[in-house]
Amino acid sequence: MEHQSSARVTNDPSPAQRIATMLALLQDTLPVQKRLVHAGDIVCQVGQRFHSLYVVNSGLFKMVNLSDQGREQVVGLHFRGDWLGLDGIATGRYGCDAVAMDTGEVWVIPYATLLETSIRTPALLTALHQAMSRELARDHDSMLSLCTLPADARVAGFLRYWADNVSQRGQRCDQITLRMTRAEIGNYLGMTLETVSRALSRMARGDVIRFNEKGRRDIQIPQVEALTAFMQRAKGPTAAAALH
Amino acid sequence: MEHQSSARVTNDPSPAQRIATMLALLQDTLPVQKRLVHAGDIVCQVGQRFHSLYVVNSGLFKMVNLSDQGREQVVGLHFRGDWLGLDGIATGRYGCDAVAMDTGEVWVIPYATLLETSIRTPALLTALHQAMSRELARDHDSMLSLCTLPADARVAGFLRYWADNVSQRGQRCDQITLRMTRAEIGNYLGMTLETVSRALSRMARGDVIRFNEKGRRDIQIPQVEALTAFMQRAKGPTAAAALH
DNA sequence: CGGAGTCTTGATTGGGTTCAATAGGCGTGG
DNA sequence: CCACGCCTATTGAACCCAATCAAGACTCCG
Repeated sequence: MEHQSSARVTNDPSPAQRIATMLALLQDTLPVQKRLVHAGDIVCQVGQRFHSLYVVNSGLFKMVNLSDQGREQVVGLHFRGDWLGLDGIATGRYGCDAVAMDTGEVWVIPYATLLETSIRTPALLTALHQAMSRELARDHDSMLSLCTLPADARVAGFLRYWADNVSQRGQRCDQITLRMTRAEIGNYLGMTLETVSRALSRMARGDVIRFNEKGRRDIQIPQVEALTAFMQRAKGPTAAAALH
Repeated sequence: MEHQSSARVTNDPSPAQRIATMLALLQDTLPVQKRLVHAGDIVCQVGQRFHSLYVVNSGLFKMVNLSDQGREQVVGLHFRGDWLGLDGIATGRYGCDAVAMDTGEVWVIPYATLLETSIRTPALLTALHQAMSRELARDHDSMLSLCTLPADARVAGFLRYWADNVSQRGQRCDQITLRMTRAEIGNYLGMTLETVSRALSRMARGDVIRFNEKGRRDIQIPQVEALTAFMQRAKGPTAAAALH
């Protein structure tokens, strides 16, 4: 009796398919204003009044949380099809900076307009809810990594996450280009840039990854399974109290 | 508290007010089924088909993320007025276990029903969106803590978080009762139970908190500001690569 | 070329885990 | 009632992973 009842609560074509469909939907039903950005540009800023959500059409974005004492923390990375600014809905002000890490394009979606239009086109709501829900799940995975994995495994997990995102969007993933410095990666993963560097070196030494000549940001991943194996291997005795 | 104009997307009466209003709204517009739970009961389980969301009317709940290798991670705590099961919307299956940590009551909100009803009562959507958005912001704060604060400061931050939640819901917060073991707290904060214990002992020694005789889970907080001060003090040189 | 930013690698230190032992709270049953 | 076992919490001592400090090498660009 658990079979695929009434409305499609879930339909899962390929992720690439899902994203393309969603972007088409937005374009067809809303007057989307497009905004071109370059590396370093800030899409929306913490504290700013919340009016619009942003959907990534291309490029790569990081969400940066600023603590009261001025510490910055990268709390998320976003690719094509992701939504930005979601944490502004509750308080009426954005909770993070959204910073472009590369040339790209975001679509500006006024929240009020979205709500109005969604009465006629409920699929818009589904898209929004899925975006928020997916980000929640992703955040929970991040916490799991931060709390239970040692540094090497976290870095390996990060590469796999990146590769997954790239391949889900229909591109080859055996060859990825990190558009982040070691410092940014380290910040995101809760470790220092030196530790990131060492972890990558160890992986390269074990042939889990390969650096491209010229520029240590291009990384070949011969087989993604090797990354997973490396994670397990590195996952020895590490922190975080066990429950029960 | 920053006093602001009233006409806007978000209206913020006191948090207690907001929660009461939301619960009343749900009760008036939806056929809410109520479910009584006791400590240890599982409200919804990872992998289960997603149909309903749950709203906490009373009690305390933890969200537990199960990794593929069987490691469990507490990724969130939820009080009265919070929603459970939000991470199931995207995939059609719940992403976490929601476990009751005390006697309480949740209201079952079928997602499909919520969407239908929200056409007539848009405020329902606002409530849902705010709940999701608030959880996103909270998750980001957690990541900030996990990545940038040393153990002592994280524990202090946890107590302040708990006290804030309690006081926002209209109860006194100078006397809180943690309904979690040291192991659960440690798991949530990404450290071992011994470290939690030591941090609490240090705070007690500095008179930032006081243990109630009988049972080290009852904690007095003479002044919340002292907690904040303790956080700063403990926040010396700690991890997480700086950006720029 | 020179300088700034980035990355790698080594040596050392330290915060937090791990291991281990003790003590307190609480329910059960004699 | 106390004895017993179980769970939880505290505290100490030793160890270890990752941070810190410190060079040095590489890339890019004016």
